[in-house]
Amino acid sequence: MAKIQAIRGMNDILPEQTPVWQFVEDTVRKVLSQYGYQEIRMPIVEQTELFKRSIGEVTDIVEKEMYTFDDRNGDSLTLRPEGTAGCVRAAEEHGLLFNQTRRLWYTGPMFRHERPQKGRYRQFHQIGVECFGMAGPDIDAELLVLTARLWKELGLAGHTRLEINSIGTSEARKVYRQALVEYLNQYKSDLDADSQRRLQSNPLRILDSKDPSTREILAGAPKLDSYLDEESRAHFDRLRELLDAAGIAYTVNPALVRGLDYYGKTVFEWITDSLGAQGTVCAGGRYDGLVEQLGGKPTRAVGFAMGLERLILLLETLDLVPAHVNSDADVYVTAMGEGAMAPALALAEELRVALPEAVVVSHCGGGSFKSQMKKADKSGARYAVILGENEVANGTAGLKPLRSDEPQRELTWKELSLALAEALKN
RNA sequence: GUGGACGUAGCUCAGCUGGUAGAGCUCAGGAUUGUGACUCCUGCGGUCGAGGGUUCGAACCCCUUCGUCCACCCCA
Repeated sequence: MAKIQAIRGMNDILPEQTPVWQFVEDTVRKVLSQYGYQEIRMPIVEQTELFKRSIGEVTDIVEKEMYTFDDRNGDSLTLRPEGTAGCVRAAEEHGLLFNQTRRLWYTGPMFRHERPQKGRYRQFHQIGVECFGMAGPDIDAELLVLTARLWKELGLAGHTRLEINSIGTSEARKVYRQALVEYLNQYKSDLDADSQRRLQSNPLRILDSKDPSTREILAGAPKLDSYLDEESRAHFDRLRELLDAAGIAYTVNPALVRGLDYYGKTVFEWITDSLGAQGTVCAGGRYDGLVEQLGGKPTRAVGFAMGLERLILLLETLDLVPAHVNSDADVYVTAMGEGAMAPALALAEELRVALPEAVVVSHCGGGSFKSQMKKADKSGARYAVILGENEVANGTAGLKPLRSDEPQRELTWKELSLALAEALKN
């Protein structure tokens, strides 16, 4: 009989890993709150129609990557493949967008049925940020300043680079798409197979094809840049000025085209070269049309999503996880002999009250004193507290430093709390 | 969906032209009646991913299947 195991591409995050996750999540949460962003929590499942209408019927995500199933009453439901659609739905449904500005964020798992590889999983985690009701490039710039700040806080500054582009309004894009297809059709047989296919499905994506002969043909192709509408151009120019003023380095990548249908005007990606093929660590853009498209009043919007797995992979690959990010104990309380068991539990509890920041682990599960000391060492604790029948009789406990050569001391319980409070300060 | 590499102990891996499975680490115990890390000794631990085939005999050869990884595609 086959062993039951996790679904392909859906990973367990084990205790070894969770401190890094918490570090990233806590850091992001702190920065977002500094900028005045509010958390919103949405369900993981939505009506299938929501994603079809927002992401685009003909995208790969909707066509072949969604986890879609029928509810018991026959409704078609889908595990969210991204967060923006649900966020817009929730905000609109509860009147959060009417005549006001909003800065929102959320985090959680997303689901796409893709072939897993490095940095790409079927259940993956994003932190998404969405801003509503602000038309100008200032909020675009704020989002990029915010992300740059995040890299700094995570220790990733200098390990990611920013690429930006403007893809204009959907009208401008439509005209350009036509021109591009017309041009490329002249060379159709010289294009690589994937690009020939994309000629039908998503011509703009041919722009970043890696195929050499396709690239050669693209050199003479019409440029999206020259098809931009006036407003988009002005918006983009102003955004660049704001980024320059803020000291955010970027490159304009004319081939940068986001895959989801709802984007327009500003699009951007933070990319690393240290993760192989899945180097996009954060990506987003403006989507002024989406709220209306989903049945709300016209509402300007811009946002981005970060892939947590990729960020964590990057921190680990570059060995940038700070040393303090671990689940090490501070104090390990041993109990020697049956008579010490109850006092040891009581002492540990006293220490937790006296040292609210410290991790105090009680030895449980028996074993020789030697093995208790081994476990104290393994726990990463800086101090072992030793409680045997002698100490219980004397009303004392032994305090043994595990990471230095200082001698072991025998202290009363009160002295022990004070000594540990002092010792754990730095 | 397509292509390539790889599945042997909890982990990292050896295992020759086919002869019936090993090391290091981890864990437990001991050398040291109540003191971890270093050293030494002992021990626990395997349907060799699964199923079938060839063979006197398969971890090794063949077929099928499942899984993992990387890349394409796509994307966070």
